[in-house]
Amino acid sequence: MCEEGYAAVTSRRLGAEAGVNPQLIHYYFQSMDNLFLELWRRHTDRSLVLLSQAFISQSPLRTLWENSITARGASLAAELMALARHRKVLRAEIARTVESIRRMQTSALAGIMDEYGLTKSLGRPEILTVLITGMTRILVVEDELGISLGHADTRALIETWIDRLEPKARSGSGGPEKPKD
Amino acid sequence: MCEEGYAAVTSRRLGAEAGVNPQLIHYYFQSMDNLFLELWRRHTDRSLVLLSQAFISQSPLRTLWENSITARGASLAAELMALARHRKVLRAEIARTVESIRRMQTSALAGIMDEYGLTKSLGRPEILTVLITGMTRILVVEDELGISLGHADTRALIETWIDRLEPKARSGSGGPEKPKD
DNA sequence: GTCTATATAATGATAGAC
DNA sequence: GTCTATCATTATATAGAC
Repeated sequence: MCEEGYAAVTSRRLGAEAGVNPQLIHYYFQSMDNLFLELWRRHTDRSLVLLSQAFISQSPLRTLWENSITARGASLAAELMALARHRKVLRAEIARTVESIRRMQTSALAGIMDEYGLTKSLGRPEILTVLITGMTRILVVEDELGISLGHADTRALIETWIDRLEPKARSGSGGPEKPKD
Repeated sequence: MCEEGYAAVTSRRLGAEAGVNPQLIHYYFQSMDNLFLELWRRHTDRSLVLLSQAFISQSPLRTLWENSITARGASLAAELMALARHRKVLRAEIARTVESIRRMQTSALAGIMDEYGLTKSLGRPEILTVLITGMTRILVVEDELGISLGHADTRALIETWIDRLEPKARSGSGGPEKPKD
């Protein structure tokens, strides 16, 4: 799906890739609609795990950014949202869960923004959520299409901004020091 | 394409919508690959017109933002880029032209950023291009899926930011004044 | 240029043997 | 659960009449 787009995901193709008959796909998932729904649910489950991991880490903003920009999650989300335009059942479920997850991320970010003194310049915390989601999505999706103009600079700016808010612990001359936890 | 996704765009459907036989689509466009290529070219042509219009206006940043967020262009671009994952011929053309247009937009923005004193805070002008493209894309695409959480606040922040850089000419008590040009 | 007719391939899905 | 067989539908595309 991430490599060739949702249109390449067919029961026959999935069966071949899994080394089984395509009919087994229907045995387990009934319809393709349902298969894509299950895929979306698996994706959101993983997103929630990554989200909660980020907010118990010592650098929540950096972890959140690195998770979003590294994982194939942004790519998969983009593809499933494109597919949702074509499949009504996906559309409702996606709209619902995106808003739900965004609410959680927002309330988690609210505390961070207060702590970092960002509330004055950025305003409401949902803005930061939209900003992070939007920027990671365009960087990841364009990257996969072979578009890279401006990417390195944009990432550098954002990472500099994060570094200022969440300075990395500097290691001594004896090499990197692992913090006790 | 914008309403139901690229998978809904078939020669049969196009023929029906145009009130002609689907075979005529092949008469004019030969293959579907070529049809999508022509669509992409029409899209980029219009993008270039809007871009040049923005930069001769008195509020280039505002015009650029409003063009991007209003037109169905962002939606079409997103759909065609999703389709490009599935169609190799599109992929190369899209990667090439996106970078080309981005180069033009960047060099146009470079002058604006200097004038507005943004270079110090934002850095290189391509960053602003990526920022505008990314934010308009997520706002437009999510909007069409029925996702709106955080959108109003994000738009408000960006528009406030533009208003500060490009203050609107305040009209007198006699009503709006049209500037002579 | 627009139509009818048709070739060919791929899709989602079901029924039933084992 | 996994297979074979099969169906109805849809897709792109071409050939040829008018």
